[in-house]
Formats: sequence, structure tokens, C-alpha cells
Amino acid sequence: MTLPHPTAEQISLPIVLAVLGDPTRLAIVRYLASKEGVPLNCSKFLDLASKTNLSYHLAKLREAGITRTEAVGTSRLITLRRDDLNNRFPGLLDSVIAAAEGDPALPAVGTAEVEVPV
Amino acid sequence: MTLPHPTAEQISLPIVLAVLGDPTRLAIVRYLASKEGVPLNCSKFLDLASKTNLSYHLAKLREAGITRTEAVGTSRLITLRRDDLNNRFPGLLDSVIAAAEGDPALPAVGTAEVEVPV
DNA sequence: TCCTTAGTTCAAAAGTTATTGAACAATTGG
DNA sequence: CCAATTGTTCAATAACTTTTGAACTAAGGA
Repeated sequence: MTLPHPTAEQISLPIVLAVLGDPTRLAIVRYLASKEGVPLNCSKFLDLASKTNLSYHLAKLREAGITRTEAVGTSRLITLRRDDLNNRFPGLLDSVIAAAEGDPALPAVGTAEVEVPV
Repeated sequence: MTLPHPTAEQISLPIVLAVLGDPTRLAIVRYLASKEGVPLNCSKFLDLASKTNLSYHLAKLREAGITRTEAVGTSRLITLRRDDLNNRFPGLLDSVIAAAEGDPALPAVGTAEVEVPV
């Protein structure tokens, strides 16, 4: 079972920019980029917002074509659509990620989750 | 007399993205980029929106640090802050403009204004 | 089967942004 | 000075977006 995603051609520039123009979603994208290749589930982002609100933001990212969401069991595995975005808008995602990496004003993900050894 | 502009350091990534995430404003930026170096006044954009509404959108662009607005007589001369944006977010504006140039869904500026020779 | 985990959906409330028209201000040309 | 041109401000409204909590679904383990 797959959730609805736009095709690469359907990805719209103003929509991508508007969706990235939100600190919570930019923080999600920055974190996804920092864990490139590792599919993450929604709960990784609970630092940023409530479960319900995350569901909303992650749907926005998916509907804009910025992320891909795959249902696996009760989880959703989320990845960046780097290739599709790069084909459609060359250089855009990379420059956004680079800028986001250096932005201290964005909320952080994962700073609370230190694996505590037993 | 100069209108208030953010300094380069004050320019915020999410705000820039949110402000660019609007078709009218993206069309303004695309047109400014196509006339690089030539300062344009507000009336050039009347194809896109009413005078009042343009005033609003142009203020958003200025306050986000995307454009510079200079008052000259009763006119406002508007230019892109390309250098400041490039320093702050390298590659971002260029990729947005390149993507906007190829976007047929964006409203067009100036298609009605053909200089009629006498 | 029952419970837990993971996430969605829905409707309401809160907040924000866009659009409008009327009134205003400032400059410039006649 | 007067009128036209250029653009702003203000208040109202319309339209969207974000956030919330409660109720829900679906899968997986005990």
C-alpha cells in the first residue's frame, strides 16, 4: 500500500518553496538530508511537533513531492526525493539544505535521543 | 529617503522561501532577474495584481531581503539583492530563478506592453 | 485474542496571509 | 497653483494554514 505522491513532472516550484518555507518542515528536511539513505519513521521527529501535527507536516512534504513515504507495517518510512527534485529544479534542494545546515534558528531534531548504554 | 531593509545577516531562510513560495512574487522575481541591472518601478508589474496588492507583495519581497526598493521622485526603483542573497545562501536564488524561468504556470509580466512606434 | 505501537482522520479553533476599495501623501509637469 | 502620476496606508473581509484533542485504523507481539 502506497500513499499518493506527485510524479516528478507534477512537482510545482511555488508549492515546493512554500512548503519549505516553514521552520518545522525545513528542520525535517535538514534531518533527512543528514541521514541520507537511512529511511526514518515519523517518531524521529517528535521533538519538533505533536504526533498529529507531524502527520500534517509530513503529508505536506509528501504532497509537494519533497519526500517519499512508504508504509511498512505500522511505520512510515520517509526519504528525501533528492533525484526527482534535482532533475526538476537543479541545485535548488542542495542549496536549501546547505543553507538550512548553517541556520541556528531552525529547531533541532534528535538532540534528546542519546543512546543510553546499559 | 530609504525604506527599511534587513541587513544581509538578518535575511532568514524560511522567510525567503515562504515569500518566494507565491506565484505572483515568483513572477516578480523572475522578471527582475530577466531585466538584471535595470531598476524597475512598481507599475511594471500591474499585469500581475492591483496597485494596492502589488504594494503588499513588493513590501513582502523587500522585508524578506529579496529586493531593494529605492524611492526616486514618486517612483520606487526595485532591484534584486542578488549579491546579498548569494552570500547568505549560495546558489539558492540562482536555482530558484532558473526554475522559475522554465515554469509555464507562473503568471507573465509585460506580455501586453509592446512599445508602439509612431 | 488482547494489548501496544505507529500513525491517520476529523472537526474545531486559532492564527496568518492575501485581496479589496477608499482615502491619503508626495512629486512633477503645465 | 493645479492636476496628474505614483505609490502607500488603513480597515474590512476572504481565504488559507497551523495546531489541537478525541476517536480511529492497522499491524505485530504476548
